[in-house]
Parts: sequence; structure tokens; C-alpha cells
Amino acid sequence: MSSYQQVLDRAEAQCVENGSKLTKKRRTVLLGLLQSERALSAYELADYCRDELGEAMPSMSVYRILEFLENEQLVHKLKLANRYVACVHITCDHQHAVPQFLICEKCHKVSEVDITASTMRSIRSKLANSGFRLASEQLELNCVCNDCADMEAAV
Amino acid sequence: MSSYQQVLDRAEAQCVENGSKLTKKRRTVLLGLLQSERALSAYELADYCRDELGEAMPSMSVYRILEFLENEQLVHKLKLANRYVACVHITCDHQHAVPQFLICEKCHKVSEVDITASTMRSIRSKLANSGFRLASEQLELNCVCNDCADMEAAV
DNA sequence: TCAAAAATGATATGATACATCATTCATATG
DNA sequence: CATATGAATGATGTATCATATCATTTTTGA
Repeated sequence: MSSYQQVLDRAEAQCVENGSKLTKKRRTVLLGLLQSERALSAYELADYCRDELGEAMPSMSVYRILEFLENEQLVHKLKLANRYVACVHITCDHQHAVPQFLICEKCHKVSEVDITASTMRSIRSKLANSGFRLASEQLELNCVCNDCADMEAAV
Repeated sequence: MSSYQQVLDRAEAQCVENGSKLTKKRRTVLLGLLQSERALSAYELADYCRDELGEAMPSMSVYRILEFLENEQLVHKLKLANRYVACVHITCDHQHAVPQFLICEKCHKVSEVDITASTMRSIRSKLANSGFRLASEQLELNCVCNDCADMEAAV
């Protein structure tokens, strides 16, 4: 497991390749999302950057930066939770596979796994004559993590 | 295809069975959702009821009524779109299967299909040792309908 | 050096959602 | 029938996610 700084350096290199720039603010936002290890809303992320990383910035900037990072495929937007997560594949060399997100609806913990070919096949076959096509390959599953499920049970 | 009135009567009977009541307001909200044939936000639905059905009501009531209808399984909430749809199975006798929603992210048209056993199997196998469990069986897929896709292409 | 473009800041507002308290309506029981 | 009780609805306020728009700063290239 490489340090966050290494991850950021790698992300920066990737941006340069694409002809874009990972500015200081953008680095901060990405670092916040990496460190938090959760799906955060833009406002939560702004708070995190201010409180934990000592760099305040308006929420509007956070939204803009998240959009940038999404285009660079460094961040994923989870529509199911209205939150954002750092892509776990930033450090990988290989082209990343279709992501499938397991999202805890209680605490917003997220696990990003690769979708299996068999799952995609099943889904595609259902879509074939439906009049719909997938807007994105990204699959989001409404889950509860074991911790939250246990907490629930304890009450 | 039965008329909406028949669907509402059937829904009412179902409520009575469950010891609850489908009041006039609740009927109106459900009718609005049925007639619109789209996924509507609570506010859009309030507007629809006022403009098309001549029965105004505060958005707060719409939210409460939607929650009621959801509990009665007459309505589904789509977290992916922050919208609500009438359940297509209201008129069926058989217990309804696990629903899979195809949601157009442009126009919010929705198709409710049954999930295949093979799809559920694939998904469950991925979840097995993930530390997550499904919060609901309901699967939501981020789609674009052919109409919107064609419109896009035309531009 | 300075104009153009890119990035960020500041402000306002829209949209979804819900908490809370007030009021009205339905219903059962004396 | 009267009325007390609980269910349903109305009214108001606010939290949260998101974006539009214009101003300012920073970077970059001619």
C-alpha cells in the first residue's frame, strides 16, 4: 500500500499526460477524499479539508474540483448516495475494469469491486429489448455494511 | 389493461386487507403517479395533482403519502433519481418478483422489469465476503432511454 | 510585458427532504 | 347523539445537495 503522497504524485502524472493540471487545491480535495476512506458529500469534503487539512475553500470550488477529478477518472460520483469517492485504481497500471460499488446507506462506507463478466452478461440480456441502454457501466448497490447491521441488531 | 380507477379500487382493497386506508388524498397522489407514467419527484407530483387533477396539497403531505404508499408496496422510491414511481404490479394477483428499474437519467422514464435469477446469483456471489449485504433487493440501473439517446445523437 | 485563458472565490438560488407543531377529520363508545 | 381519541392533513421552517452567475486571482503564451 503506497502512501497518499505517492498516490497524489501518480495522479498528478496522469493529469499531465492528459494535458491537465492537478493544482494545489485539487490535490487537497483528492487527498481529503483518500484519507477519509468514505464517500463524502461535497460539503462534508469541504469541512474535512478545512478541519483536517487546514485548507478552507468554498463549497462551489469543491464541486468544480470534484467534477474535474471525475473527468480525470480519479473520483467517482455515487448517485445513490449523492456522495463522492476516490477511485481505488489510481495506483494501478492496468486499465481499470467496470466498477461496482457497494454502498452502506447508513454510514456511507464504500467498497469498490470489479463487476464480473457474468453479472454484466445477465444485465445486458435483460436490457436487450427494453428500449433502454446503460448510461454508465458503473453499478451501484444499495447495501448495509456488517458494522451498521450489527449496530442495528444490538438495538 | 385496466383503467386507473380499477387499479385504484384494487389498491384500496389491498390497503383494507392490511388494515390501512386509501384516503381521497392518497388516491389522488397514486392516480397522479399512475397517470404521469414517469418517475416524479414529490414536488413534481404535487404540481401534477394540482394542475392535472385539480387537487392541491402541500409537498409535506405528498412526502407523507408517498411514504405510506411505499409501505403498502404501491409505490417505489428510486434513490438513483430521487423520484417515485407507481408499482407496475398493483393489478397482479401473484406476489411480485424482485424489481429491477431501468431509469432514464434524462427524462426519468422508467421501466420496471423482473430481475433474473442469474443476475441475482451473480450479484450475491460478489457480495458473499465483502462485508456488505443488500439493503434492498431492488436494483436500479442508470440508463438512457432510446428516445433521449436519439435526441442526443440528432444534435 | 501584457492579453487571454484557466482556476478559484463570492453570492444567490433552486431542488430534495424532513422535523415539528397546529388543525381537521373519522370513528368508536358511552 | 355527543364527544373524546387517534389518524390524517396543513403550515411553517430548515437542513442538505447542487448549480448558475459574476468577480477576482493565477497561469500561460505570444
